[in-house]
Amino acid sequence: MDKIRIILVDDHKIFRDGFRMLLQSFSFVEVIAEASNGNEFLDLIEDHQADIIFMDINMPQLDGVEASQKALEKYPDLKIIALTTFLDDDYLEQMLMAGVEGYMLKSAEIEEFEKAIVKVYEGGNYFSDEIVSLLSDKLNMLRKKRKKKDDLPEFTDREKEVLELICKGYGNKQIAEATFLSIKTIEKHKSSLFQKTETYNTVNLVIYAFKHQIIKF
Amino acid sequence: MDKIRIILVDDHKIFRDGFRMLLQSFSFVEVIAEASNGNEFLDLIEDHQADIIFMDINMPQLDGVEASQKALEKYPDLKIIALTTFLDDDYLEQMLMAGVEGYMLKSAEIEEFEKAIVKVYEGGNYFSDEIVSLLSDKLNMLRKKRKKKDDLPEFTDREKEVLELICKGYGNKQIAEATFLSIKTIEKHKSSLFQKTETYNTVNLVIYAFKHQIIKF
DNA sequence: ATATACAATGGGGGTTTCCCTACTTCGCAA
DNA sequence: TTGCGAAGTAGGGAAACCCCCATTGTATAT
Repeated sequence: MDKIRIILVDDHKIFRDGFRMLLQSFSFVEVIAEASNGNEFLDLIEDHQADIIFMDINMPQLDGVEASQKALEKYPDLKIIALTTFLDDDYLEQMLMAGVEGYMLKSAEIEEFEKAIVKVYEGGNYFSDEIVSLLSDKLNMLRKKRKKKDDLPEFTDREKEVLELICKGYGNKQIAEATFLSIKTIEKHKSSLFQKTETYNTVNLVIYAFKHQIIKF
Repeated sequence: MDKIRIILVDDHKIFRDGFRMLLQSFSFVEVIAEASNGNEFLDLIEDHQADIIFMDINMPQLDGVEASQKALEKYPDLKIIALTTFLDDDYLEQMLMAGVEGYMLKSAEIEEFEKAIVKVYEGGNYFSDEIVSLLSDKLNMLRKKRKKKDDLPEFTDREKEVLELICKGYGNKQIAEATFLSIKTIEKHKSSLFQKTETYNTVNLVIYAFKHQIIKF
């Protein structure tokens, strides 16, 4: 059986050495290359066909986020597992959006790495428990923020209807035609919306609606 | 040591019976009540002080999503672990946004339930691996969608500047003042933006910008 | 039963803002 | 040097916005 080919990207040689040893204690993996920053890595992947990349996030020159983005743009099938020393949640979202297949703490147990490699190699994902907790905390934060902002004014049915059409890009005339009402009435509903939302023109109203998630994209 | 008090909410009596047996094989937990749908549950929590709720999602009358939302509105400190038979991703987001502390498959291993109870009781979160994978897949979907839409037109510096101000809710006059240009010039840049984005007025342009994520909220 | 309140509808008339067409200038590249 | 695109300007018509007003229906309070 072919070994799983792995590339390590981390700016600390000592870590790479230690991690390589650890990985090679697994009979089924082979570290085929190493890079000490994002640029080096981008050069590397031109010549090396890897199955999995272990990618540090904090690196000089080109960090893990950008390196991953660029690499995945060129080779969308690359499987990247992000590595981080501590729970730096600033990068978490960015890395996830870049499209990494895994996210782990460097301090993870040996068994965790084994599990992660197998899972990702088979097309799955792997995230450390700590990462999952962090993500869920973020979701909770979002939820609470939204709750707070939920001091939204109450709209009448007509107002909601008009607001929706506004957010579809309709002008007063078109809204009037769509609702079989007169332009004047539409104007009235709009100015009620302005008052309730403390906005003063259509553009601001639309921005308000998007920010408060009244409208779904 | 006090036992961890648990409430089960599921519309299948057989499942509740089985699950209660399973849970009570852990010496540190106690099932203090059961409900067969969301409404029953909402009545229950008025009289019972529970540490953790195991909440089924698909239920008659009032489903797990709404029940959780309502319960958490009244008692924000409730800890809810969502249970699902299969990977019905339609509800995943809703449940997470409702603010559950955990999300598991009913088919999980006994050890998983033990781990989940302890973690959640201690203020953490627990998500089955399958759930985490699903979430990550969703993120990847999002990413890919965004990539596709990236056939964005190119804007000149001025246009970008103007667009940003527009999306802050500035009118032509205010943009002119902010950029030290004449209103007429701003109008010109705007009409260029209209052409490039195939929109025909400011409102549509703003909608375009938000949809294509040119602007960050 | 009679106010009071407000959602919903619509009109007159006015000011402001938006947006299109047409024209000029400037810089840069073929 | 000529052509092209970015940047800037002008005038005029269309749309948006505002204030005042009036009518109808449906609640809720007195």
